[in-house]
Amino acid sequence: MASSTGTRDRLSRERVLAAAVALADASGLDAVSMRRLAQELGVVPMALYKHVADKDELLDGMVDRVLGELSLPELTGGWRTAIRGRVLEVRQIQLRHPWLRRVLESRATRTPLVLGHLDAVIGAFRAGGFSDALTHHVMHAFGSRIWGFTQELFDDGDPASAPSPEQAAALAQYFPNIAAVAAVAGHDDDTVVAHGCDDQAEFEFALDLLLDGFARLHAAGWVPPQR
Amino acid sequence: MASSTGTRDRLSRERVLAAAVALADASGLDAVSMRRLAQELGVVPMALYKHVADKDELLDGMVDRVLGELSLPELTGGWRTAIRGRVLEVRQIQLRHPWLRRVLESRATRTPLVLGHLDAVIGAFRAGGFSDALTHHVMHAFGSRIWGFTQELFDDGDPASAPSPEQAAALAQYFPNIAAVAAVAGHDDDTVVAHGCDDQAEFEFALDLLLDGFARLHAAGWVPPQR
DNA sequence: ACCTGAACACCGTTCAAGT
DNA sequence: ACCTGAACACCGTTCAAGT
Repeated sequence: MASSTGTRDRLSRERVLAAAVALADASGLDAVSMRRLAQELGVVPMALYKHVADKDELLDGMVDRVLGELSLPELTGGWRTAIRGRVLEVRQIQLRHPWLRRVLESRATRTPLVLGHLDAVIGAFRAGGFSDALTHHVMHAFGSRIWGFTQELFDDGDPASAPSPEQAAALAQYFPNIAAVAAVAGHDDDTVVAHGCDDQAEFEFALDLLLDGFARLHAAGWVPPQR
Repeated sequence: MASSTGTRDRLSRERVLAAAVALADASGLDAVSMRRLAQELGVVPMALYKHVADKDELLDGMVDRVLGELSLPELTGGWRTAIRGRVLEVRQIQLRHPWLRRVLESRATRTPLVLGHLDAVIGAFRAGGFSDALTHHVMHAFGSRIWGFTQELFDDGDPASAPSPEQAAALAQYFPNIAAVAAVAGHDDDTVVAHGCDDQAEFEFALDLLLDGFARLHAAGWVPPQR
């Protein structure tokens, strides 16, 4: 009572970002508008602009806040162990904060912790003896998987989007290959069209396939093509 | 003159979609709002809703319109040639319509031509003797690269976003690995931080690395892990 | 120094009316 | 059948004012 008399908790960058992350976790990224966030904090929209320059800076701040859950780069165990572990660690963050994916995809985020993760992975390749040229190439081949997600081909992550039996039948008629391959998905909660495919095993399969390729090129002494 | 008296060209779904694609090509995806598009067509916003149900359907229509530039699946030359050629063909579309990437990424588009492309690639794997289980796995490993783009790690595609010398120096200090590897990028228009890396050679490198991995698993008679 | 109120220039979309 | 006008419920952000 005493402290609430006109002295409602002061706003701060920390409070704003924490509320934004909580709002995105609870209600999805689309719910994170400056106006809605302000309302959540019991404040007028313009009050936020004293703590973040604009909405882009808010999103950047949210990214760095959740990437702060990352541990420091491991220096033991060789490049492959280090990179594999680190990417799977980012994946855990991704699973806790599903909105992270869209934020990283939609904008060219270059915040300190984003650059820090890239630098750590690049550093692990170089420490493992990869040439700078090969490192550059494998980083491109790594692509967005360095952030712990694969592109969902059929599934938008919403269980409610599973097709109806009629839709599934129509799909099987016009796209027999999709239907056949989707049917073999080995997941417990599967429907006719693959759903929830981006599980841990699937992600690790793709990750290891890439890492195998990188190891092979490295072992073969890959050099950039002449021109 | 005569025909313009009260009989301005009738709107149609085709005209709406063509204008939307042209607007996105010319001014970027953010310029494509229902209101702006209507203005471009000399019509009131609500007139569009007779031809597309809502904005999502407009975006789907735009996707299918540009994917219509794809040729039919090749049936000669083996799975690898077929898939490689088809993905590089999608990449050409992507280069002509840079907004396509964001539309495919941001939404779970499942239009006929999107499904048709997936079905064609899956069909090529199966025709090449891949088991359904392996096909399912490699499709996930393929990820968004099946749409002809790689995630840009540093570059948002805007030449104006190249860092200033001060920024580059700061980056080199805090992120030495990024700076070292970015510096070796073999592109003509390079700056200190890699820019324009997603060129044809880089894309084909990543694509071939994946295809190599797929071929190796297939040749080794890969079977799903027991559990 | 920090928060507020009113306003500006936008969005997508509904609903009732015009021709 | 097709287009219009006005309105609703939102956006991000600027600017001048309050305390």
